[in-house]
Amino acid sequence: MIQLYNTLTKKKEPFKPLKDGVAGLYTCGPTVYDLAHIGNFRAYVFEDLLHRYLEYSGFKVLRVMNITDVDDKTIKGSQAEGKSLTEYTDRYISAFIEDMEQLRLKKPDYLPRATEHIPEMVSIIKKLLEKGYAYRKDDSIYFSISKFPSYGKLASIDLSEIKPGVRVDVDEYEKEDVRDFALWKEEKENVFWDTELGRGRPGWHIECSAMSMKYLGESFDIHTGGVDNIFPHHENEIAQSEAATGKKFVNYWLHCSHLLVNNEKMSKSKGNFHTLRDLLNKGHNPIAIRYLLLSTHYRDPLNFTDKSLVQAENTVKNYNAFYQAMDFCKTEKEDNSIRPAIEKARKVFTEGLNEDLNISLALSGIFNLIKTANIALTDGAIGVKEAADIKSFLEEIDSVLAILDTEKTELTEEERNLITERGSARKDKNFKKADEIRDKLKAKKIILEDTPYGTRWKRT
RNA sequence: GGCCUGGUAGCCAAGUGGGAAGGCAGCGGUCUGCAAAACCGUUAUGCGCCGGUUCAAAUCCGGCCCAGGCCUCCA
Repeated sequence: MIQLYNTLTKKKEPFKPLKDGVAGLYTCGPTVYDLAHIGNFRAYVFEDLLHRYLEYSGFKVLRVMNITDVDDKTIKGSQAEGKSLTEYTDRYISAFIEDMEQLRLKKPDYLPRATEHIPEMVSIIKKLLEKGYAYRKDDSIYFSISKFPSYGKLASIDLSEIKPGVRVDVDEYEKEDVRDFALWKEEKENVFWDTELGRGRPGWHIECSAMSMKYLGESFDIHTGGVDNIFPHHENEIAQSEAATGKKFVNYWLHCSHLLVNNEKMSKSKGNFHTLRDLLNKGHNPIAIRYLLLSTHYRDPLNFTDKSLVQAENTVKNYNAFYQAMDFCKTEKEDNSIRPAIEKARKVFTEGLNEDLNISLALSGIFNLIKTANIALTDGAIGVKEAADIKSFLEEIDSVLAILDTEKTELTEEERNLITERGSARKDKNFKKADEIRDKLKAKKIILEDTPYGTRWKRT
């Protein structure tokens, strides 16, 4: 049974979906006004782990990730470049999808764009107006939080504690109560939809309610995002959705902590702002970045440093080297320690992840297996069959971790010949020639290792 | 000011009352023609600080210090 920490109840709860065997998952996606940075990707990697582990555990996952393609920043950006909103956001949407692929993030079943769901938003807003939860002011429409008594529950905010006086109305719209939020904004900036509500554009929060309920139903299982979304975004989503439907909106709210860079919040002014592309251009391995973002528990702050990235790179390299080494176990010998070690690893892996995605514990199980196997390997005691068992286990859990290099890169005829040639040279004690060949292959990114059981190769 | 996280070895990090997991890096050794990989040994009498509860505390309680977040449409 998977336990998940629920922000709504402030405790871990066993995960029970509304529909047996199916998990409805809504994960807040990007606002496409710029390239996503690694802080954003921390959230997406966490969501990917959740998605993959639910599937590993036997659930069918139905997942939605929204694309916010209309808001102040996208409008401003597109107008600054003299482009249409679509033209402007398309570029960042494709960049985002490419980045997701680099990090091996599973594609959600639906990636809906806000601009393609205006009618659904209008319909919710109409309902809120009818029920008296919303009001018009000029040509904008606001949600009245005073009508929704449980407002503040998710974020544990006591409304009387919010000091309206210090707030500036950044949107320059008039509201009855400054704490109310916009459902619909009157026409400005020449970006508008002509609807039954009048000309205008949707507020931010309403899109998530509209798109999640469209694809997952009025009530669904899990909603995730970064901690900074708790208030006001998710609080507002709950208010408007539940007010409109009269039903419980979401059962489990999961939030991941922020990523820090050198112990500081990432920000453009501090110059510690990394996009995925910056890091890849510097030659960093996307899988190591994935591992780094994955390997710290999602509710703990993650401090991103150059050193931690190097550590992740080494770990991923060693992990894959072990996986590849299994191909060179050719003996028929058997070691009785392997099968129980695999079972133990699987047990620790699932027990760890069941406990609110305790990835550190889960990984420790895997590394202990590798240790046991390496000891057996040193004795030459891993046979063909056991090596295959280990490989298939690593492939099995890679459906969750996605850090394995499984592509079968065979050697070319020429490369094979070079290795044979070097073998003969070594036999003849012609080490100069042997080393030359080794260097030559190294230049082609093939590393040779001479083990007691023959020469083994791997690609880097 | 209110609410909420986190502080465990050089670095990352698990661990909610009774043996301080795991990863990365380092050092010494084994193996090797030399390497590489792997293995063996080594690296916190102590878990931010001070008190308290208990036979027993990283773990519970109180206070304090440090870092970060939210309280204005940031993952």
